[in-house]
Amino acid sequence: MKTMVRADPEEQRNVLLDAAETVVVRQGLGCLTLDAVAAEAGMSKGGLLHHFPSKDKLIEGLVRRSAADWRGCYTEGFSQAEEGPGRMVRGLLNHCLSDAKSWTHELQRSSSACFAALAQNPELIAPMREAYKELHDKVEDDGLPPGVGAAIAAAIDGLWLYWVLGLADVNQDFVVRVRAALEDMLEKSLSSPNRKEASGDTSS
Amino acid sequence: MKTMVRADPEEQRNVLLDAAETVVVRQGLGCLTLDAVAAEAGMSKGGLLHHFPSKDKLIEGLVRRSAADWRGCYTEGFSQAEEGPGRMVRGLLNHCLSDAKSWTHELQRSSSACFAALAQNPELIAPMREAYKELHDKVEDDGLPPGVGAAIAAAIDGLWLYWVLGLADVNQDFVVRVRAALEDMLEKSLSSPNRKEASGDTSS
DNA sequence: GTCTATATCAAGATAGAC
DNA sequence: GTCTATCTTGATATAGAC
Repeated sequence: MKTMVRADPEEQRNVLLDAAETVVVRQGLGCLTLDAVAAEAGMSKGGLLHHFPSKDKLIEGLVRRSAADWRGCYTEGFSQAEEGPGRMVRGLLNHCLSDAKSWTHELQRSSSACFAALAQNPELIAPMREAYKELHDKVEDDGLPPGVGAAIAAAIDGLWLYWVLGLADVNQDFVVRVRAALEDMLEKSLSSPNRKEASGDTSS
Repeated sequence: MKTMVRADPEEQRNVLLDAAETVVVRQGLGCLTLDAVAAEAGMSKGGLLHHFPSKDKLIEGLVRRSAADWRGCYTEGFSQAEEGPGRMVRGLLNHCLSDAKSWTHELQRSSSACFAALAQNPELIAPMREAYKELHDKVEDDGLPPGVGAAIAAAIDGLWLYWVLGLADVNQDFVVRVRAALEDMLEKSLSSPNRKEASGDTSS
């Protein structure tokens, strides 16, 4: 009973990162202090600073985990989508704009990292930039006319922005309508090749 | 020579708001302190606090001005666009995705307000929410099939997000490609009515 | 590895002179 | 209306006990 159940140090880091996200979602970015995070995790500030020796390191951890999650998200979407042109974009639409599964408070948590980094030290966003670079490379190489994939990806992130800033009422109907319009756009860009193709095979 | 040239108090407020935006753009959100803003404006902290009695008020002013600018932006875009279905969306595309005119550092300044509000007090975003509500109402009532207008607006704001967070290389070619794809989407949604119409007259 | 106690400092805000 | 000086608080980070 000496070491309790807190075996894995990596697990403790995740608990603390969860606590940080919870603080941001519930109390706002301005309340993301070491005290608040420690309290939320049921730990002292000293304990927190053992795992993350500075606030910069804490937020770096937040961004790294969030970027990894995002990469996992669109990678899974890609693998679940049928082969053919527009696979990455179709994976995004299926996985990010599925009804009600996403757009929960889970999504709002993921916004904590980038905004916390923006407030603390903009350079800490770097891991998220890398994740997006990979995504946009996949979208560019998706066998779609130029701009179509990027437009759809941007629209999805625009919805995300609306949601986290409350700039629009992103309810389920709204998401469904936008998704239908984007899928229509994708479909037409494939069927009516009145624009030059980018790369990949579109004749299948 | 007693009153100097500082005649208009409203003008001084704008000078201070400019200074605040400059601080954010140049030094980051974390450096948006009353000291920094006062220094940037060439004024003392006491002087600053005479015009904006608290940091909340300062950021409220930032958001209000930014929301008014944004409203002016899309309103001007609307008035310059030709009549007919999709006028608001066409106005947005012309005015927000015009080559090189926008997407300058001027755009990055406008991002300061919302993010500063997010870090200080999320409720301060309210004026921007109102501006967006008006815009989205206009987009909904634009005579387009459901979802199309919202998708295009979201894509534009997604690009904005990419730009201010550095999540993509939003260069001129990129903007031109995305704009072309969105205009293609708009055009096809008008010409091939395989989806039910929303509202407004599309038969002109 | 986690705790308490504390040092250090910066930032928001006030008071009052000019 | 603008300044200087000061108060107060709260946040990061350190030191060292357990």
